Amino acid sequence: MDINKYKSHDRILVAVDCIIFGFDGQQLKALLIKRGFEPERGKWSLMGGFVSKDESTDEAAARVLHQLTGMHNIYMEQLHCFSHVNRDTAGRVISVAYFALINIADYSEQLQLEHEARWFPLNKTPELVFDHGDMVALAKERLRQKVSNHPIGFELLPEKFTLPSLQNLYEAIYEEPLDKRNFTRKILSLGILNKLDEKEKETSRKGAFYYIFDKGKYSKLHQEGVKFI
Amino acid sequence: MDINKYKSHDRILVAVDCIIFGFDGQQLKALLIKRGFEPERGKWSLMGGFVSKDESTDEAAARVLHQLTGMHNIYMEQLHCFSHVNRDTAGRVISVAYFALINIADYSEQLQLEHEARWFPLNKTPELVFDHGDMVALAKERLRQKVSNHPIGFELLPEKFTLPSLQNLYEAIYEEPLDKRNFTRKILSLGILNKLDEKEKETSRKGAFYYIFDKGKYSKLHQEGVKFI
DNA sequence: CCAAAAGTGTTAGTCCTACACCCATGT
DNA sequence: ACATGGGTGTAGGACTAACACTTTTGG
Repeated sequence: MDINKYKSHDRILVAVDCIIFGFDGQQLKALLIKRGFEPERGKWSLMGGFVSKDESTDEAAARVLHQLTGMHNIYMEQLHCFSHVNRDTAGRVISVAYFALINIADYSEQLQLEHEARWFPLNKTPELVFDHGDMVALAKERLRQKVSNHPIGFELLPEKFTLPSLQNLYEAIYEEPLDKRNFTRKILSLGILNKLDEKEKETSRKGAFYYIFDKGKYSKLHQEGVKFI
Repeated sequence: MDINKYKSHDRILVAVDCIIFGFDGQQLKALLIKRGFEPERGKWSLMGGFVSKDESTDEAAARVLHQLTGMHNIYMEQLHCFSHVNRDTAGRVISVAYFALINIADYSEQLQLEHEARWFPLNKTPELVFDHGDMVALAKERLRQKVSNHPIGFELLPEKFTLPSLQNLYEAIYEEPLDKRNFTRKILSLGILNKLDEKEKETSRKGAFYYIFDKGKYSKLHQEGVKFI
């Protein structure tokens, strides 16, 4: 390594910030934390961290996600690099935003307390520090777009889920109601779901059948993409 | 500004690299330069530059594009942040890649010589330094995706263009032939083109009518997006 | 027996795709 | 007159969108 070649150039602090989406069966939510350090201590913020010189931004984002959730192998995607000169009031920091999808039920209450984290419905997010509000808005848009061509919605659900809950998820993402019959037909026609014999009976008297997805076909569509919903 | 708050963290060199697309009427091309400095001097590379502490990455990319082309207000979009620890052999550099669309005819021969730049057909690009090959591949994919929902293809064409040349462009981007009648019908149905009385007679005896696009409707679709081709 | 959510088909309209011939012109 | 690329319409199939009633079961 010969960093001397570049030594006349500015070196800049680089951070990652994570928009963590979750779904509680009804609403799409984002996990936010109360900032524990200056500047802007005590304000709501995305979970983030600085990128060290021996890790990539992907690695930094995975590290930050692990810190906050205790989970590994979280579905995560780079969103955008935010770099306006004065975006951070305490100095020049470039931030690479990532969005992540987790099953809200897997998220540890324990860590939630430690980090003073809270799930906010996406239409009721508090004011956020810096440009984090822009990040959330962009992530929402990107999720909508992504979900229409790739079956990543399942990342937000538990292993076993019902068709009505899957439909609720899509309605929450698109922020518009979908037709139950059309939805069911389209999803099932993709052939990535396996019906179980078991019913979920919490939310209705009749009960709704559980489904799981077929790993093989799922991951194929995952890569290739299809017109989804 | 109180940078002290963050002083214990690593500061990193940040660069931008630009994938500059052009279209010569037949082929989709990328503008590449012979690297004029170490490391990897003399190898083919994307045009890039370091981000200084008082500019955003967008500003840096626009600056770099201007340096190479002499043009202002180039259509440009952030692609992805590339950050693998060893991506640059001479030190830790994070690079934010941008793709840009220009009308190849506007590009100054003069600057081409100064920078030892050359247009390469996209399927015949030479080996590139570092991860620039990945950047080009990703940009190609992103262009294809973007162009299917947004009328940005026109950025690659001169003000007056013919329907056959527009079709050639789309065929070059998608790397597959399109049906002439279906293409014409779909494009014209968007109502963003105005037919001129004038014909282009270089490429055929009969001559093809020139079109220009209707700024108003064009920019509306530009923002909103539509199913395009 | 009633309330509440689950499950299930059909039809009309729209959009997409495939396909072939005549036209205008320069040589 | 002919070679070259430009311009134009139609029909079948696929997909989408709109729509309402029956089933199950806990209380």
